[in-house]
Amino acid sequence: MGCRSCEKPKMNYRKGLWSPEEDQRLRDYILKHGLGCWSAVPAKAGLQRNGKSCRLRWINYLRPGLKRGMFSQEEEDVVINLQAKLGNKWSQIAMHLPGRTDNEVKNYWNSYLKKRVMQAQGVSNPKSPAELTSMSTTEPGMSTMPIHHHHHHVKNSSGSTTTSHDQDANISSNGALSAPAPLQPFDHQAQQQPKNFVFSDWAPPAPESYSVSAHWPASTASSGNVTPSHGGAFGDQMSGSYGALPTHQDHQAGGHGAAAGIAGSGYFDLLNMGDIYGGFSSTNDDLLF
DNA sequence: AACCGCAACAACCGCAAAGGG
DNA sequence: TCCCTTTGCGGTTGTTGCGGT
Repeated sequence: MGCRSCEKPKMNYRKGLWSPEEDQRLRDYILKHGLGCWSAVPAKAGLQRNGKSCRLRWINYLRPGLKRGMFSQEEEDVVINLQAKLGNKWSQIAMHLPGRTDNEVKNYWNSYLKKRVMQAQGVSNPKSPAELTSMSTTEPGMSTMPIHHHHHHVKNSSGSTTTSHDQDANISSNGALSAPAPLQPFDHQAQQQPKNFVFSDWAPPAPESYSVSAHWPASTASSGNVTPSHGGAFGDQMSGSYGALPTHQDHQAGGHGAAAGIAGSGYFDLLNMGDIYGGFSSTNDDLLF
């Protein structure tokens, strides 16, 4: 793993939220050169970040195949089930959830599912998470847990649910998890548009199936930047989408705005993606196309 | 209208494993 | 075999927006 050729001089790395320009630089670099030595990426890509940060940014937000938005019923069940079996092995759990990152799974668990499971354990007779899970999985409507009382009314729900069930079939190869049950309607279904679009969303369904303004701050959505007219290189689209975001909303744009930009402006040139995929080394690179 | 608390999520930090020299 | 560096992972923190008061 050591990569002495990648050594770089010590420098003051930037921290905090990624700017659109940084995202673009990183993306451009990876798309052009593929994945290699992360520690060399910042210098070569012209970023004042450390390799670790670049890697994280790529894996969690920029890499192709990511699925954003709310977790489906099936995904929830998988997380609960696997968490019960594996513990906090987020990377392993994420492997069973195509398009989801370990960070996303972890966040989802910590911010929502954990409470739900604990609440269920507290309210009813204490059950093991596995028991809870099996109930939830086999009989969603009968679960002791309040199904999908999602708190996604907040920003992430502004765009809605991911409706990406098409990616959920045959999750496990070892039989631990069978094919997902037929889709169950749930409370937040009213919000059907995928929340965020990242690389996985370059392909159809058609952009008109969602509303850009649904997942953008109103001020941004109305700024005219959400639908870049460039239509050219991906980078252009990105910069266009990030564009004139008001200060503190840049943060959201870092992950979400980019997605909106892509989705709202057409689709990325997939020409070279095969090469890119070939270089992926992340544990949960279940890339989907 | 202002303030406060909560929820969600992005990102950082530290540690351990992996691998090359 | 040891040392050093990179990578990967999990825990934690920080920031932001929303809803309630």
